[in-house]
Amino acid sequence: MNAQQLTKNQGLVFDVLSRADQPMSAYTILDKLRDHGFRAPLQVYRALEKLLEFGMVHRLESLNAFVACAHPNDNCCRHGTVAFAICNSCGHVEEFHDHAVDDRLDAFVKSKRFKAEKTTIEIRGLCSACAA
Amino acid sequence: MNAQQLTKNQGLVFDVLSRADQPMSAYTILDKLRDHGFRAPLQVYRALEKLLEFGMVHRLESLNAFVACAHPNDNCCRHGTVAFAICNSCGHVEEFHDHAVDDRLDAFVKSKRFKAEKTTIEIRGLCSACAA
DNA sequence: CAATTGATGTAATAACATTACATTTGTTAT
DNA sequence: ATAACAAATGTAATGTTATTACATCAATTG
Repeated sequence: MNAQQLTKNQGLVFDVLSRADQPMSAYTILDKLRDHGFRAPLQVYRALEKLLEFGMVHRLESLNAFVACAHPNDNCCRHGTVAFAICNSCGHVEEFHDHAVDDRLDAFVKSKRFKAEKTTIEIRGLCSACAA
Repeated sequence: MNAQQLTKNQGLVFDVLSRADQPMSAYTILDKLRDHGFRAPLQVYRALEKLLEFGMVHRLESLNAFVACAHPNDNCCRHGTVAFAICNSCGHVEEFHDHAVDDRLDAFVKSKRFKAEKTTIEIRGLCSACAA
């Protein structure tokens, strides 16, 4: 159920993100793809839009940047909220899932009759290497 | 321990945010304050920076916008993570705190020896009124 | 093969945020 | 009071992120 068939631009953008060891902004991706014919931001944003839809890429709201999903083969990605620990120093991102957190937030929104569509959880700080 | 003494610009920005029934972008705030002599974005950003520091205002990362703290008199604001339920339709924001969620995220980052500095939790969706 | 749909290319512009530098105001020490 | 310092402000320019508008191209289908 994985291995989405990607178009040329989607494939290029996904490759760049997969190889990166840090989140990348749309414009950084654009620069990396100039050699492959990319000329305008929209080419990147359109590919990202689809990749986000496919669950292959995540957007980090606190960074205005994007990362390839760390668990692309894990269905969990699609059934729970994704949370991120983001190092402010080296940019390393740890992606995780916690159903207890999900349940707790769920309980809250249900109590408010709020209909959740998308949840963002991002922890900014220092990774073990950088904090040492 | 509340009632921070604000400067003129800080006070103006805080007033605008307090009266608003929705999050506001820095540029929207700027427009509201033209009559009071505001001319440049930096005047707003500088005031916001201090207000964020004082815990009187929150930044919504998924919206690039700002809201006055809903619980200014509650010390809880300063000792736990603030979470938001944001209506995509009417813009209403529900601010809440949940120590169980905090503890759970804490446990995760501790297990990774990650040193958390700031945590963002934002639930986008539809409020009870708009979902009906 | 016409019609539709999805993807792409390109330019322009909008929206959000920061850097740099000059000036003013407020506070503290003497 | 005033010198010295720190904090806040004013202004312009620029940098960064994201979208709108419009034209073209490619794949699919009736």
